[in-house]
Amino acid sequence: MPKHSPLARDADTDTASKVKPKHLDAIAPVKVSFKVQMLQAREDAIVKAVNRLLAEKGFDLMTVDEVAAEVGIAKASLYKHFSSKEDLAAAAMVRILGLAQAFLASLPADAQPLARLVAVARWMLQLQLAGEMPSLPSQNSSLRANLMANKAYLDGLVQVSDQIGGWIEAAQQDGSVNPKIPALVVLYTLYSRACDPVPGFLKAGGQHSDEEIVELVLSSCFDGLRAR
Amino acid sequence: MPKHSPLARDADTDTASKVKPKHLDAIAPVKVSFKVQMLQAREDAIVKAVNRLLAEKGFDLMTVDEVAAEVGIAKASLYKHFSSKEDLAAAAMVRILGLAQAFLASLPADAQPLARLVAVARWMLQLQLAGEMPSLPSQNSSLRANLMANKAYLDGLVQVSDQIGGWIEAAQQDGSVNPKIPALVVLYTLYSRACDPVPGFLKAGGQHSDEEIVELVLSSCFDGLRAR
DNA sequence: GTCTATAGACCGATAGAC
DNA sequence: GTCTATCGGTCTATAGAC
Repeated sequence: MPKHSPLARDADTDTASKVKPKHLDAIAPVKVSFKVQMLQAREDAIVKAVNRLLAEKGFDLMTVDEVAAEVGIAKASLYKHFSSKEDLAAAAMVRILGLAQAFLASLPADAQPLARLVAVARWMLQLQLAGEMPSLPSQNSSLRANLMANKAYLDGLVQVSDQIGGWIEAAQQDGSVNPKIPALVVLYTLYSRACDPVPGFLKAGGQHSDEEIVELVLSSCFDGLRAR
Repeated sequence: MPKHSPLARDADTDTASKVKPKHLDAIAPVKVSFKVQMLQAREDAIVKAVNRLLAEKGFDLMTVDEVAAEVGIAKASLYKHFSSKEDLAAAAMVRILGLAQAFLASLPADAQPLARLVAVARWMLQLQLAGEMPSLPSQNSSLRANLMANKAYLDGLVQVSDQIGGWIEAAQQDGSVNPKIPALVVLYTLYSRACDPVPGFLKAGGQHSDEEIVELVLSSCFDGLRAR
C-alpha cells in the first residue's frame, strides 16, 4: 500500500511516492525517473486491465488472479500497488472520471447546454459499447464504503457532477430541457446511460450498428418514447 | 410460479411432478392433496424468499445459506426442490413473469395501447421500489445459460414480450408512440425500467415519495428529457 | 554482499453442492 | 453436516541491481 518516503510526504497510494528524495536527483536523475516511469506504466496497465474486466464481467465476477494474469504479473505485485480488490475498482473509477473530465473540458466553448448533455450521454454510450465502461454493482456495500472513503473518487465525482449539473440548469433555463424534471433526476438519468442494458441487448441482437444503437438510445432518452 | 392441476400437465422438475398418479386419487385424495399442498407452500415460500433476496442483493451476493435461513429450512431441503442456485433464480423469474402476465391480463379491455405501455412501466417501477423486483446480472454467463435452457422461463418471457410487442406496434400505428424507434428498442427500453438504478438513487436521496419517483421516471422515459 | 521486488506456493474463509 | 473448489489475501525463497 502507501510507500512513504522518509521525508515528509502526506499519504498517497500511488507509485509517485517512490520517487527519490530530491537532493539525490542530481546524482542519478535519469535512472530514478526511468524506474518511476516503469512503475507508473505498470500501474496504468493494471488499472486499464481492471477497467476492461469490470466492463466485461462486473466487480463480483472479476477475480484478482485474473487481473494479475491479464497484466502478466504476480498477484503479490498487485498488492504492492493496491491494497484490496475494492481499491482496484476505485482506481478504475478514478481513471474513468479523469477521462470524463478531459472529455467535458474538450467540448467546444460555444456549445449549447443541451448539446453538451447530449454529447456526454453519447460519450458514455460509446464507451459502454466499446466495452470500456466499468460498471459496479450499486448493491455491494463493502465496495460502496470503500468508494465513499476514496478522496480521489469523490473529488472526481463531485467535479463532474457539478459541471454537468450546471449545464442541466442552464438547459432548463434556456428552455431546451424540461424544467418540470428536477435537475438531480436529469443528472441521474444521464449517469444511468453508463449502465443501461439496452445497448448491450441491441448489440447482441445484431440488427444495428454501434452508431445506430447510440443514436436510438439517445433519441429514446432525450425525446422519449411518446411521439412528438 | 404457476401451479398446474394434476390433470393434463407435462413433465416438470418441481414438486408438482411428485403428485400421485391420477388413478390413486380416488383412494386417498385428501392426504395426497394435503401433502402436495405442503410441498407447494414451501416451494412458494422458497421462491418468494429468493425473489426478495434477489431484489435486495442481486444474484452474486445472494447465498444459498441465506435463502435457507430466510425460509427456515435446512439447506439440503432446498436442493430437494431446486438443483442449483441458478435454478432458484430461474424460479423467481418465472414467478415474476407469471405476475406480469396476470397484470397484463388485468388491464381494462378498452385501454389504449400507449396507456397499456405506461401501465406496464409503472407496474415495474412500483415493484422495484417495493423491493420485489429480482434483477439478475446480465453478465453472469452460467446464469444466462441456465435461464435460456429453462422452458418455463422462456415461455413466459415470449408470451409477455409478444403481448407488449403487439401493444407497441399498435401504439406506433395510432401515432401515440414514436414510429421512428424500432419496436424492439421500445420493448427493451420498457424492460430496462425493471433494473433502472435511478429510482433507487432518488429513493436514497429521500427528496421524493415513491409515487413522485415513479411519475418522474415515467415522464423522463415517455416524454424524454428535452422540453416539449 | 546487501537490498529490493518478484513469482508462485500457500492459507483461511466461505459458498455451492450433495 | 461434510466435502470440495475458489477467492481474497499473505509469505518466502530467489533473482537481479547496485
